[in-house]
Amino acid sequence: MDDNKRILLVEDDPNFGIILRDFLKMNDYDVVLAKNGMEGFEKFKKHDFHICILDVMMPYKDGFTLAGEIKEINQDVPIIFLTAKSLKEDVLKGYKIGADDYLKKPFDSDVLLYKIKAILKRNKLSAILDTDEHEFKFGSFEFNSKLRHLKFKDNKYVKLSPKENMLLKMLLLHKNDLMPRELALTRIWRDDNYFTSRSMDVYIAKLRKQLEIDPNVKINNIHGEGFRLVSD
Amino acid sequence: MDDNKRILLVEDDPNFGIILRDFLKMNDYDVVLAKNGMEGFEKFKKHDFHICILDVMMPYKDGFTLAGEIKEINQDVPIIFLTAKSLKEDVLKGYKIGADDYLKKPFDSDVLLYKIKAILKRNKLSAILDTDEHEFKFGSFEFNSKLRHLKFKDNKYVKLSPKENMLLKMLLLHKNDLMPRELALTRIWRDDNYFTSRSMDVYIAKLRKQLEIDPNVKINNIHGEGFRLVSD
DNA sequence: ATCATATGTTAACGATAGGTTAAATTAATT
DNA sequence: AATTAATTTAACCTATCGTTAACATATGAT
Repeated sequence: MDDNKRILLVEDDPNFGIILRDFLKMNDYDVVLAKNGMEGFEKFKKHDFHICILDVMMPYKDGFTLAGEIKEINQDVPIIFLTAKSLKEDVLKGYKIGADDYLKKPFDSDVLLYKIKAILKRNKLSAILDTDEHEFKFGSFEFNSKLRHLKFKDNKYVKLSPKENMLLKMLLLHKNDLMPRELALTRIWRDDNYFTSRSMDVYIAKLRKQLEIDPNVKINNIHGEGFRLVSD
Repeated sequence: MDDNKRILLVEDDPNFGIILRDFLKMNDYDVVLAKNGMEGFEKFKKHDFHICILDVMMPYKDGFTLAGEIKEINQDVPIIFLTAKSLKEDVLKGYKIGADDYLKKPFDSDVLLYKIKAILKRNKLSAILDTDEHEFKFGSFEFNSKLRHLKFKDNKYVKLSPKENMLLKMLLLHKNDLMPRELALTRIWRDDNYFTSRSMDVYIAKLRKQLEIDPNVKINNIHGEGFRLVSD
């Protein structure tokens, strides 16, 4: 029914809070405004939110503390911190808690909108990655990442190994876009060093061999950055 | 939201400071004027500013020192220095601290306005680029700085190296305006000496070669100052 | 005009990342 | 325990990248 994304906004400055709330509402978000950490936490428990925007500096309960409590209930809600000071320790602290992004006050309202959109998009990706959605079509291939089956047109399917499978899936989640090296290494190999990196290159070669039947599908390297699977 | 951008102006000459403040106010900026470094820092801590304009030569606390303190609190506030002498060491020192631009006294007030606008626009762009799409259009080119792809009309894209990529991006953030040599050197090469400077010239030549297909796009040198990419 | 300095340009080199195959190792099955 | 599958490591090769050298030209100061 209501496909608007729901935002929890916690901001202690009432003027700024209301202005920001109205601005977000104008842009088709459903916004619940809380004016301190306590109230923010209560409202978070009552509703489901797609994203939380928290001011860092608030009396009684600061944004970091609130974020910690929120993450205890739901690890996956993306959080954007609003911060006047952008001290390095603060940024680090925020990322440890699980911040998805930072915005230094004063910020441009368009930038906030962009960041919200980017985060929601990103989150959709990782939701797919964690749950199912294991059927992919690309070029003339059909790929089932649950069964680890890769099929070209009417050929019989080929069975992929677990690592081949995860890597292909990761590439497809970033289809036509950069899949950063470091992402695959931390997510699939759970370590980022010279050897895991070379291992990954070996798997890229294996996948390329599987995909070479289809001239419209390519895995391109972006030197120093990662790989990119291109297909129509 | 609140449309007016807020400027912190720190200038020890009271006459000039007031004139400049009123001029900026007439141009729809909210200006807070401080008459020395100490006062400037206090006011910076109290309010959120979109941009700081600092006189370099002030008694007790000079503009550089103040800039350093400001950057410790908020690394991302753009800073414009006003300077009578424009010694090379001073310019370098400023860029290392994180200056966004320089203005030699006496200066044309319209130039200052133009620079303020350019900086705000640039800052907004790069904030967006941190998360979202990295797409630029100029002349008949399309440039994707995330994939490091440069495309001319319907041609196949050309791959850019990391340094080519960063340099082109920096030129585009200053499109039709001066991109100071020292800025690219401190930000991209992270060092400013004879060799890095020559290296940069080599990369300018490489970019020129890539861009020569389009007669409407040029990278011009401004002797002793830097480069300017002109288009449209 | 002269000179020092800044810039334009090309080529070559060394360093590092990536492509690929095969052998070695480890894990999974039987 | 034996066999097979999966993954890692090694080895060798190619591509890419950035720096530096070398030489040419342009610019601005004197």
